[in-house]
Amino acid sequence: MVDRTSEGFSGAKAAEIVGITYRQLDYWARTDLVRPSLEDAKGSGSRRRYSYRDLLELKVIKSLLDAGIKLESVREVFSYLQENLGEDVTTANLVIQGNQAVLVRDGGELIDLVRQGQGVLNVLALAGVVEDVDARIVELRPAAPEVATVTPLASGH
Amino acid sequence: MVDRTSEGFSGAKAAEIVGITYRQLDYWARTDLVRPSLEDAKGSGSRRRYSYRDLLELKVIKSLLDAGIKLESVREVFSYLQENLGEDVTTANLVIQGNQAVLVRDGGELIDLVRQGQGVLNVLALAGVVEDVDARIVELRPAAPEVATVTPLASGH
DNA sequence: TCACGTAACTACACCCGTGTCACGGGGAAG
DNA sequence: CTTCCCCGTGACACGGGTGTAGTTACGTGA
Repeated sequence: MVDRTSEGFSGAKAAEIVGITYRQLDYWARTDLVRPSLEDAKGSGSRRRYSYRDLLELKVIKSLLDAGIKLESVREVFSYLQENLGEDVTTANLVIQGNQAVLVRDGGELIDLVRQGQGVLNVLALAGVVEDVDARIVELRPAAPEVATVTPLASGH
Repeated sequence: MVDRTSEGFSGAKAAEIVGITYRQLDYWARTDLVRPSLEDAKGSGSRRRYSYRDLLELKVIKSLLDAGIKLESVREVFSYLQENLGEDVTTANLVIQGNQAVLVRDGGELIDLVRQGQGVLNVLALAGVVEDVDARIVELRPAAPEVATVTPLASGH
């Protein structure tokens, strides 16, 4: 019964896990970038519920932002990813070229892309994304009832 | 003597060659992103003079912008590039990771980077940049002055 | 059922990068 | 030296993304 909370993740929790501000999460939801797939907001007072997969999407976006990519650009590309995210994600690299995206598994394939190289390639290893999200979820688990000694650091951000 | 104009490139010309607006060129110069190395502006009425290398820098930035990278992010990284641009540029790839940049020549090296893969890699083949700039310069050569019949098109872009 | 806390919502403000336009000063040609 | 035009400059506007604060209404626990 302790785990009832883990039928998905609240907005605040999701934001904390992927390392974004609530404002961003909210903005992205309203502007249709990433909506909580378990439960969308229906007016003031309601609560969003994010699935694990949602977290992955959010984290990918966060990673792209950290790399200095414009949100607008992320938007253009992201419909593709939403379709293809989820399978063997941990072995693939997301490669963005202009306003297109591809999942690349083979390293040589990547080199080919670079060689033909018009413009810039943005490469993101999805394995890292999954790892980070998983680690963060564990890290933020409410203190285990058995011990409950760990003083949570002031997670001030 | 015909070629006196080619002691560098005027602001307008530079912008046209690399495919940016004059406004952008101007803004970048004022905010210290890329200054014309031959002749900087000294007040109203003066004229900026860009070197060929300046054009390459401008074009790299343009490429990064086209890839959806924030100008702010370009700024953080660009000091590095300004030091290392110019040598064997045509064979190298510019790789940006976070706020660091590296020149990568070997493909395998690139794959290693991807594998260790924290965050996003932005990869830009510099050969393409050089090609584009060169081609564009030729393309925009003013009609031979001996004739001077060519009505300059309203170069409206 | 009721009250309280929390999260969604609204409104406002700010900064950055860019577009636009008017102005004016120098450079270059005659 | 004079004139014309190019281009640097200043001022203003605007949209996107985010921060902040106050308001509202839903969920949940008693």
